[in-house]
Amino acid sequence: MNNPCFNIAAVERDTGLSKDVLRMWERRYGFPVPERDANGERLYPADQVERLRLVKRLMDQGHRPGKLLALPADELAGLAPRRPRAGDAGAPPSLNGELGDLLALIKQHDAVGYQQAMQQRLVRQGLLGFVQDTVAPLTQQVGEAWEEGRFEVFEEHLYTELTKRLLRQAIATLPAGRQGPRVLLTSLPDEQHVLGLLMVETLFALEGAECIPLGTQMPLLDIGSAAGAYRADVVALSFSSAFPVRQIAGLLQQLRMVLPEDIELWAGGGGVRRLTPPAGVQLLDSLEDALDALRLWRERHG
Amino acid sequence: MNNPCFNIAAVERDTGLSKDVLRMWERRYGFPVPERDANGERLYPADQVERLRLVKRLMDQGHRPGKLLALPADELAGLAPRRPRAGDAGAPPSLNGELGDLLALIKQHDAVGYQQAMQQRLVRQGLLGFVQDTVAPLTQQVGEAWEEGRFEVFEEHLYTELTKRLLRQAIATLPAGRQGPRVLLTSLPDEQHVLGLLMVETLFALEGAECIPLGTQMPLLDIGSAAGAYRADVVALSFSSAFPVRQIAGLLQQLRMVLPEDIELWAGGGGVRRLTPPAGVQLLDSLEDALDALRLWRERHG
DNA sequence: AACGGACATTTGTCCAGGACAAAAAGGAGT
DNA sequence: ACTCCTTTTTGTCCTGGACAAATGTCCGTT
Repeated sequence: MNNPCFNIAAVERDTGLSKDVLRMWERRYGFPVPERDANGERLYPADQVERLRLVKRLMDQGHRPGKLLALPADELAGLAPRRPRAGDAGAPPSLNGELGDLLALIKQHDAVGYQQAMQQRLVRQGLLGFVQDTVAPLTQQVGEAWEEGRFEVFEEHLYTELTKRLLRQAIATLPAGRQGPRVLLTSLPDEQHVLGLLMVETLFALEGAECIPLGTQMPLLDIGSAAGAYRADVVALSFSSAFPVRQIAGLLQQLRMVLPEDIELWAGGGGVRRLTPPAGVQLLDSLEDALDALRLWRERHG
Repeated sequence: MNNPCFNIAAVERDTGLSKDVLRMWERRYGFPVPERDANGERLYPADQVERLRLVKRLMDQGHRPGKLLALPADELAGLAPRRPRAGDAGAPPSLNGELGDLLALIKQHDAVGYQQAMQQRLVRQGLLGFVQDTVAPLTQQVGEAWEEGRFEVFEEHLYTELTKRLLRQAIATLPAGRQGPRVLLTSLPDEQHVLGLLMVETLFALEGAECIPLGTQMPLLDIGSAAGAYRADVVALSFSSAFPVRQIAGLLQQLRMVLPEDIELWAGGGGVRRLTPPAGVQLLDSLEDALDALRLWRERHG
């Protein structure tokens, strides 16, 4: 039989919904209703998993689970984003012109063409302009396209992977920074998005700052040890908009307590928008903010 | 007060021990014994979290939790690996010579020196030799060093990040493969180690195969869609030795059912050693195996 | 009509304690 | 040394209850 079933752990992995939430929804809303194996353990058929993933995506757009799960099976499909995303306000997602072309290349799975087009833009705009005017808005649009279902997961992955390569390649061509602050760049354990970190690293490296890229998912306590071991002046964290916003303030506060006081803590990314910064933490709302922070640091430290 | 406490979710994130396990250990072994907040919820002091992380590392070396948790607080420190790692058999971890020098550079946090030394080796050995004789054994040794506590988490992260960059840079210099099979390279949702995938991608790209790198953590069902969308001939997965071995067989079987039959499924990495391959899945025990598999595929498909 | 605060509902996470199966260890026999 | 069987260990899953933080709703004020 060709009807694969998933146990609750597999569904948690594939949907991002915790076991607790899955059981609670079943209890409260009557969906999902998995079958049970001989041992009474839940077995989710593939179609329920598929629907759960759709529900999850709609929730990330601002819909509420109570409504979605009460809805009949078929109505879910044609549901639009409910909460305007940050950035929508001024400019509706304009797929006009060049950015749209780049997205189309990804959508056609033309990796080679995409890389060539991006290389061209890099040469034309210069690295600074490339990051600010191409990579940043493009990443934003890919995020939105994914939330609205216009991009598949694997298309977003391909975009991320190819763009990571471009940025890392560009960083490698820069001379090793020797003058600025030593900036330790990383993210906390549940945050795996690295593009934001790479963009900031590119800008900082362009300015001649000394960047220490530790990748993503560093445990809190290890960030503390790392900051000491590398004698960092600044720890810069990235939170994507997918990161659970409510946890951020607490995490930053905990990290602040772990870090020596003379090491600054900067946090940026889509997740920190509209956040009240905990004491001793500096929020970077944009790439420009990040550059400003770097320059201010240099002024302070003569 | 400077004694940060962690709730159970934070401890799960930082130790990798699930909430269920944390509660079960408390019930069974009497450790950890967190404090409680006003609401009766667990609050783990930093020192207990630290000890939990040590216990976790020793468990990964083959010790059993029952023994470790019964041990008095101080004896844990001086505990050696109990189970010989795969690969130890023939050659004890020889830190002799050049590999040792490279490790030392990481240990001194000398990113620039490490990158220069690696670039030199790359030029000297050629890309194929570099991957097989430098990157692969070095990664193995970093893994062992980390398990034995000779490497900190952030040192392993730095090694990974820098080495990823080297490999991606090298791949970018290769012409886009046009002849071989289209190989989709990725890993499943709980597997975030990407170095193995990059090594294989390098070798495949050298052979002229067409690689589609999707990064890590692709949900099972999306791999199925991606394989169709990219018209892949082969899906290649990587499981590091940190991946829970018991789940691998089941996962591969599920993925096999999701994939069209004419798409081959290859699985490699430290996690698949000593695994009985499920029907329709090809295991790659080493980088050489991977190259053999590629060549065999080409013979089969004329 | 816009704003702000009080109240109600929704929703995720945590808790306790029970059960069971897969993995590992130990032992016996070849 | 190796295989087969039994016992112990250990992780994951289950139910059902509780609660607080987030969110929505309503109402009065400016």
